[in-house]
Amino acid sequence: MAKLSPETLRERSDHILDAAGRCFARAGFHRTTMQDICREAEVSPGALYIYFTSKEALIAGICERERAEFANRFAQMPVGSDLMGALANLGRQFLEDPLHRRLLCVEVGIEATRNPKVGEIQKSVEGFIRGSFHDLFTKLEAEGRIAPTFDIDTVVDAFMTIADGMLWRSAVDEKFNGDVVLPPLLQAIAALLRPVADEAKP
Amino acid sequence: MAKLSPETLRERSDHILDAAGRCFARAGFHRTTMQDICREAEVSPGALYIYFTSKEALIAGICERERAEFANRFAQMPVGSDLMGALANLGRQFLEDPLHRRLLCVEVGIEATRNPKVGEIQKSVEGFIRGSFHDLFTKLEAEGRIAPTFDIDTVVDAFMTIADGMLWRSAVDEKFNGDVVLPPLLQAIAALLRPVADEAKP
DNA sequence: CGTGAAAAAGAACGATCATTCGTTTTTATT
DNA sequence: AATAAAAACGAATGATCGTTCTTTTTCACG
Repeated sequence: MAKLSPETLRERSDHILDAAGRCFARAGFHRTTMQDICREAEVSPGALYIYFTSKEALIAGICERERAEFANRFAQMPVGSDLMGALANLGRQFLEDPLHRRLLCVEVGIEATRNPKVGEIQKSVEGFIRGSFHDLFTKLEAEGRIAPTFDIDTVVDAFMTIADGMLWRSAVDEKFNGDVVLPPLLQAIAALLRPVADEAKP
Repeated sequence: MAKLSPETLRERSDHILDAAGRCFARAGFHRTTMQDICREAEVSPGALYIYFTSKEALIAGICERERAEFANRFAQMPVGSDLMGALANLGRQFLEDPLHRRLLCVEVGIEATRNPKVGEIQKSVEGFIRGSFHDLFTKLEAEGRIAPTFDIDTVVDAFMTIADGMLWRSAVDEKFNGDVVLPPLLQAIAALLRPVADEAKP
């Protein structure tokens, strides 16, 4: 006989995941203890283990959620008439959310190289993001709005390298200032995509 | 009464550091045990603790050594007549050394946000690298060999962001291929530095 | 060689951690 | 309200890890 409504169950599970996310970002996956997470979530070990069967499951849960949110944000990227403006907005959007989330992305990226389960999830995130940009750039090239020197696959590779660089630096360098690096990076990306002259305001 | 010559002492300490580096790159700082390192170095815990007083000291030792090697390579960067070619070589050089070293760089970068001692070392590495490029770009601008749109500080920031992106991706993405992304990234960097037309062969 | 101190070994210790389990509390249903 | 099962609690457990300590080995010097 079920006791808690599915919504409540989901709510508590999310609550624990939030707490775990904060702890993981603060100390890394392998230096946060289950007690840390219990304290942060104000929940007993016994309760925690009802929602997540192990620390591994908690890590995987965090990754899954990151994937969902990533996918969401990318999916609704406004592909307006001003490409570089849209990319600038997207970049700003990422740099605006809390440091702890960006640290978590980096943490997940590293964990993915060592934990097969996380690796799978990460690979699917990567695939989604890469696919989104690939489709976008392909469409833009077909429409004659960009004229890149390299083929789209290569352009996407380079673009994602620059984006990851920004993510990494924003998470790791305390002196990082998005307002300063974003303009030159957009200039560099523009050299990659080569938007055609009348792209800005058609 | 000293028993082992300073060279032997240094040799053994380096040997342990090598082993620790491999372990740390493989499993991360906090998932490698002292026993792992002992096994890899073929040394007993008792012996290890003669050379390094704690796991922390071992981590710090790894960072220090990374710093020294980084500094070395950057210091002897050939600033020939072909700037973009020199940068391409530098990039290739980094992508050529073993994955385990690049993973270690990433690991150190994250650890630096959480471990004050490592943070200090990392900050000094960063400062050195940034300084090297700042000096180089400043000189090149004064000589009229580059004409960047942004001021040198900003250009260095953006440049290092792209470089870090490459380091990160090369360490974390198993499908990463330096030969593919290097050319477009150099194109992007060229848009940042804007080398003057006759830079290539004067 | 013999010696004494440094170096290495590796079993053992104490602390910490993930996880479990017996008990108590909560809550949807009667 | 009464109840029965789910949910939560938190002390206990067993495993693991960093570190220490006692013993053995190695080695420069007499």
